[in-house]
Amino acid sequence: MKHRKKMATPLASFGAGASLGGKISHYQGNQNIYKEGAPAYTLFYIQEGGVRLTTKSNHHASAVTAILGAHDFFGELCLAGYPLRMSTAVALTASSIRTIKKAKMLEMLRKKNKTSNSLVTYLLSSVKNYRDHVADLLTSTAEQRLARVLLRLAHLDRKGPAVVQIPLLSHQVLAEMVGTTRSRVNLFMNRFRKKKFIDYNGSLEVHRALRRALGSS
Amino acid sequence: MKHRKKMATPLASFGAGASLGGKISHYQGNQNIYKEGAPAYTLFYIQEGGVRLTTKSNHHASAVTAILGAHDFFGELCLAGYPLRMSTAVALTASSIRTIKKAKMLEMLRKKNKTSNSLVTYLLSSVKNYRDHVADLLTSTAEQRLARVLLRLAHLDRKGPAVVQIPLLSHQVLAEMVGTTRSRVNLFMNRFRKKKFIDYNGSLEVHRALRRALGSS
DNA sequence: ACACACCTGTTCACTCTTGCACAGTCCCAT
DNA sequence: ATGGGACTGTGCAAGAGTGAACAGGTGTGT
Repeated sequence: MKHRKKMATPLASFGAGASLGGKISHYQGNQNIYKEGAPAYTLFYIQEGGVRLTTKSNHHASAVTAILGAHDFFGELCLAGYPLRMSTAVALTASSIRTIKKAKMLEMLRKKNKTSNSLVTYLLSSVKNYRDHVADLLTSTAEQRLARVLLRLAHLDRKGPAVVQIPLLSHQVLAEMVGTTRSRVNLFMNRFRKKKFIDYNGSLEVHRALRRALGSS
Repeated sequence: MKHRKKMATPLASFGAGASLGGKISHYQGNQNIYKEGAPAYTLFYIQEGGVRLTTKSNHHASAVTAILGAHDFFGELCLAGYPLRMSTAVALTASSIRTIKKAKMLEMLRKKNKTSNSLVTYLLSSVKNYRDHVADLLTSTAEQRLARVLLRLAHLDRKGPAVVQIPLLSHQVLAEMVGTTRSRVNLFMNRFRKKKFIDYNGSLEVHRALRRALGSS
């Protein structure tokens, strides 16, 4: 891990995102940011907090397609010419989110090479994350996937070292993130609680021990 | 669909990919292109043909994380500084694939804005595809997912209008694409065959009717 | 206080899925 | 031609998941 500079990360990143311009808005947990089907003239950059994206499937079911945290973009698809939102964005917790106009962003991409490179970097790591997610969905059980989702949520709020608080998420929403049913989520949550992987009355604490639900089973 | 020019697709695309430079190599069906863990100094652009990417999960299971066709990139993650291949790439059919050196690509990204914009466009649509894929995995049954994979494979070779040939893929590999077991794949394949959604002796023909396995069920 | 909506906890019958096992087929190399 | 290897076709018992139901908790608004 020494000599990091020699590793020469090929492309830059956005750091705190101040170079992006745009206004910062504040959202509360569970507050809607945009809805699937709405016209899309802007994209967003998360300064602080977390966001989930959900997509309505053709049927009555909906799925959570992303769990995003600080320094992530969302709504970026409008840059590629999609005129409408492809998913619904909801704040996970209290969040500060930068809103950037699509036209301005396109202008920046044409002018500044730095911005463009940073976006490429972000998108590449985003693609990697999605691949990992897909691999996970294809090979893990629902219980393992739930454990991963909880750990993911815990990371977003990494303040305490071992324990993190998560309120606000109903079992129903967790089920949509994991790809199973509410009763299954309930079963696993209680199982985790019995094993002391999580603690759980009112608001949720995720312990490091939850990682054990992945490796060995 | 008229007045396409007014729609102003915000960023360009690579078209035939000739501007990318690099040499074109030819691969046969099932031929290995690179393996997970190998050092990564190059990325690839598919001129013609198809490729699948598979990732070894922590356990004994492996998963197919992408099914790619003409005008897709792969191995791009090295641009973001990953020194090793994150997945294994295997040709699906006879394919012509352009190999581009990472250093050259980075240079192009710094110099030419057009290249950079095209890559951004590609990555954005790639992200959209992954989101759709994730939504699909979270909400569809194994049978529907298999139908989608077969249709996807058929599209890659779109030559005949209604019918497409696919050889070369064992039920085991299909199972890794779909996220289920071989015996399940076998069951569904035979079910599809009975319903005349596919035809199937030696090499495989996918009919349009297979789409019915998705909508209504 | 009341109805109402929303959440958790729990149960249950039914269905889907897994992981195995074994037989049959084809092709290849010895 | 014979055996090995890789593939398909099939069956089956054990396990996992689904969808629906119902009870109890908490809060909100009237």
